[in-house]
Amino acid sequence: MTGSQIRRSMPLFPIGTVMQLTELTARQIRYYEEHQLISPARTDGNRRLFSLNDIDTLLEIKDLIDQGVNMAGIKQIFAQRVQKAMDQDLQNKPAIKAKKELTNEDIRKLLRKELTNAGRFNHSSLGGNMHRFFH
DNA sequence: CTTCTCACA
DNA sequence: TGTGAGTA
Repeated sequence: MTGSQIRRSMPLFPIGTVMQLTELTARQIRYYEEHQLISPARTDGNRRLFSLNDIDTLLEIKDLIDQGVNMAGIKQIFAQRVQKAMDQDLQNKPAIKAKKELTNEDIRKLLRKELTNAGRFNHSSLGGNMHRFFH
């Protein structure tokens, strides 16, 4: 039950492979890392190694980009997801486990779960503000 | 050859 | 975001 998760978070491929799988440029991939949307491991000579989780997070980001959502919007959506994930976590783990802190992996898992569900409705993350910007 | 960081005639 | 420079 944890083995698969370990595998999904295992650092495997270099940026070149990720570029082909996601159709994102190296520039973009690094940029999203700067904005903490992904956290690739590093190896040898400081080279990035992405996990399967990184890959599909990137694919989700790609979808959002293709739908016209900008970085600010994506960051908002993810932040919103993290928030909901944390709230949900607090509900499932009341006082007894209240001491437990969420690890980055926990957040990434919850993040993916949320993305899968909410990936349906139209996300104009900036909501009505988006209209103002283009008004 | 691939990837990295940094910077912008 | 692109892209070229100079490395590792």
